Formats: sequence, C-alpha cells, structure tokens
Amino acid sequence: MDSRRAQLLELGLRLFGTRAYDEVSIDDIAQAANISKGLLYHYFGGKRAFYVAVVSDAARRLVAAIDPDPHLPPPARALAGLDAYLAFVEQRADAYAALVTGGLGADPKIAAVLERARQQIADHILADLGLRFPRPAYRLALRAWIGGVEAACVDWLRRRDLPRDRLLALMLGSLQGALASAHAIDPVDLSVPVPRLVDPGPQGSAPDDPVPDDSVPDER
Amino acid sequence: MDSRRAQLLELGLRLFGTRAYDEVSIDDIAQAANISKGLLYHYFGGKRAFYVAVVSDAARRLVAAIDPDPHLPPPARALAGLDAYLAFVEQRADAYAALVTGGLGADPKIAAVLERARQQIADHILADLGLRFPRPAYRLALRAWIGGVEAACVDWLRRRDLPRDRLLALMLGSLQGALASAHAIDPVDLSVPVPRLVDPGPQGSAPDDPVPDDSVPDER
DNA sequence: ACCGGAGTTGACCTCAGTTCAACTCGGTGC
DNA sequence: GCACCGAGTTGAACTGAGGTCAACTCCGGT
Repeated sequence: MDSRRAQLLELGLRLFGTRAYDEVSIDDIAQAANISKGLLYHYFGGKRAFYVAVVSDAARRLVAAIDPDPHLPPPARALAGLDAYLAFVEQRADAYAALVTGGLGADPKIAAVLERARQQIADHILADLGLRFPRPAYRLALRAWIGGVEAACVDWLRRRDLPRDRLLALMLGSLQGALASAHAIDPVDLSVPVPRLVDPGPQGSAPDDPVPDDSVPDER
Repeated sequence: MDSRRAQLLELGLRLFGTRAYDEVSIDDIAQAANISKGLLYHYFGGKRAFYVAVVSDAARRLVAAIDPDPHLPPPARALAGLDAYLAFVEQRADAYAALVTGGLGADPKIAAVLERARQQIADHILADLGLRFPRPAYRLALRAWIGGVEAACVDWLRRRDLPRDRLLALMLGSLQGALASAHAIDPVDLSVPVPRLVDPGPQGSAPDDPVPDDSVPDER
C-alpha cells in the first residue's frame, strides 16, 4: 500500500523535525510507527534513504505550497508566493526546520534535493516578477536572498520578535535591494525593469503605519 | 602537548571539509593522523566532541581573520572585513564548507557555535558601520544578510562565475538594501544614517543611474 | 633508582544499521 | 475448492563503527 509510505514519511518528518538525524534510531522510527525494523527497509532502502525521502517530500510540499494563484498579476504573485512560504514556515515549523537545518553534514543527495527546491523557488520568483536572468550576478543575488530568507525564518521561528507581515516586508525589501545590487554590478538592459516591490509611502516618525498590507496586498 | 591537538584539529578540518560527518570514521581519522583510536578520545571526548572542536576552531579562525585594521575609518573597515571574509572563503574553501554546510542541524552544540560566530560577525559589521541596532527588524535583516552571504559563498565556490570583487560589491549592495529595508519597516531615528556602502563610480555603457537610490525606498 | 602523570596503545564491548530467510494473507487462474 | 503468487511483514542474526579501559611507554622531578 502507498498510504503506509505516506504515513512513514509524515512520521519521519515529525521525528527528524524534533531530533537530529543520528539521534533518531531505526528502532525509534519502527516503534513510533508500530512496525518492524525490516519494513522500513522494504519501503525505503535504509535509514539514509529514508531521510532523503522525508526531506524530498517536505521540499515537494513546500514548493507546492507556494504555487501561485494564476489569476494574480505577476508582481502580486511574487508577494503571494512569499506569503505562502511564510505561512508554511509558521504552520509546519518542524518540517521547515528539518528542511533547512537538515543538512546532515552535506550529504550530496540531500544537498542536491535542497538545491533543486531552491532553484524551483528561484525560478518561481523570477517568473512571478516577469523576469528571466540567467546572468551570474542575478542568479547569485537571488540565491543569496533565498539563503537569507531561510536564515531569517529559522531565527524568526526561534524568537518571534516581529509580526509576520513585517518579516514579509523586510524580505521583500531585501529582495529588491539584492536585485538592484545585481543590476548595479551587471547592468543588463532589462526589458522589464526591476519592479518596485515595496511601496514605502509617506514614512512618518510613527513606526506603526502599515507595512505593505496584510497577507496579500495586490496593489495595482 | 598542545601541538598534537592543533594537528588533529587541522586534520579534522581537512577530513570534514572533504567528506560528510558520518562518512568519516574514527578509524579514518586515527589512520590519517597516525595515531590510535584511543588517543582521539584522550584529547577530545569522542567523535561528536571532536567535530564540535573542529568547527569551533574553524569559526574562531574565521572570526579572527576578519578582524579589522583599526586604522581604517568605520565604513572602510566594513568593506575590509567583508573582503577578508571572502579571502578566507577562497583560501580555505574546505574549512568554510565544513563550517557552513557542516552540522547546521546535526547538533545544538554546533548550532550554538555557529550562531555565536555569526553574532560576532554581525556585531563586527555593526561596529564597523558605526551603528548599533538592537531592534528586531535590523537584527533580523542583518542575520538574513549573513545567511545570504553564506549561501552566496557556497554557490560561488562551486561555480566561480563572478570575479571576487563583483561578489563583494553584490554583497555590499545587498547589505545596504537589507538595512534600508529594515529602516523602512522600523524607521528609528538613526544618529548615523545608513551609510552608502556601494560607490558605483563610472559604470560602463549602462542605462542606469546607480542603484541604491531607487532600490532603497526611503532614503532619509 | 624510584615515582607520577601525561601520552599512547590495542583489545574488547556495545549497540545501531543492515540483511535475509521465512511467514502471513488476500487475490488469481484453473 | 485448491494451488499458487507476490506484496507486506517480521524477527533473528550479522556487521561494523563508536566508545571504554587496563596497561604500557616515556620523561621530568626527587
């Protein structure tokens, strides 16, 4: 049955989200799932392969979760995507932690899975912005930004010292800064200019004028 | 003697920089160092503790490597610090890989060591910029930026598709963008304004005015 | 010469990951 | 009804890596 596989993946996500890879034994998994050790080897090749499967599945879910609403115009899609990303981070903090902190000492398989997911997210964002940059500076800027988002999310989950919409605005502003920085370094002639993601508006002394908006503002 | 300890740390850095944690056995280490297994347990508590020691040592070196030249004025110190950071990344790619890809998740000890090093770097940069922000938005923006720098460096080491000075400029631009974004979100009255880090100078044929101004909403 | 302790070793122990032969059991063909 | 089949499942046994420890070697101090 395939549901057993899904059940094991779900369980694995919880276990690996809570404790580190080598602190979770096969016996732990088997016991928590009420199955025998051997069955895990039937469904997955071994512990390592199981872990890879768990991480892959979580990455798949994350990428799926930020899938755009095709009705929105491109720039708003990017915003909605990031918002969905943060929602995932918030709701499934364990899964997210397993993903990002999960490195497992740089297992190439894991690294490849994560890098692939990041690439998909990057493509996603580029498409949502209506841009397409194969140029190194832009690619690197975007890659760095994604790394920054991950770091910020992990930190944010631990501290929670900023409302989510502020975090969203912060990340969007950083994205704009990163893309602008890439543009300064490699000033390719864009058919579409780097869009203005954050609309600062009149910035008074009061720190409480609303950041872009709540969850999904589509301006324009 | 203490030199043996240092020798083992150096060796560990090479080994863990090349292969993943659990692909390096105690016997491997012992054999590579021409010592017996037991001796490793004499100097360090065990494999895990050894790994923590290796990472800590590498982090210490990195933080030491970006120590500022006190003669430079603050903004230039920040630039010099980032330059030194990139130099470290380039020269000791293995050590850097061991640090960043290392055990982000593996172990709370490791996470603590790395987070401490990042904190030091962040303080470093803040001091170099002549700023001091305990406010969440700035802290988070800086933390995200550091995560971005790490991601960019790992990617850059793999691809090498940008000259180092361009990478430096890219990162500096992103920093400025991140800080500006934090400022837009939490507009505290800074005694010292966010400094202009990137001095674009005469750029090629480009159709652009240099980025910062429109990358950064609210320049005040 | 004796002592003591740091440095060092190798045999041994333990336990987690892995393998595998065998058992159940619901469906299929005859 | 019956033999068969293959997926699902199990538990015992194997293997190898991490960890322990009593003992040995130096070597400086008394």
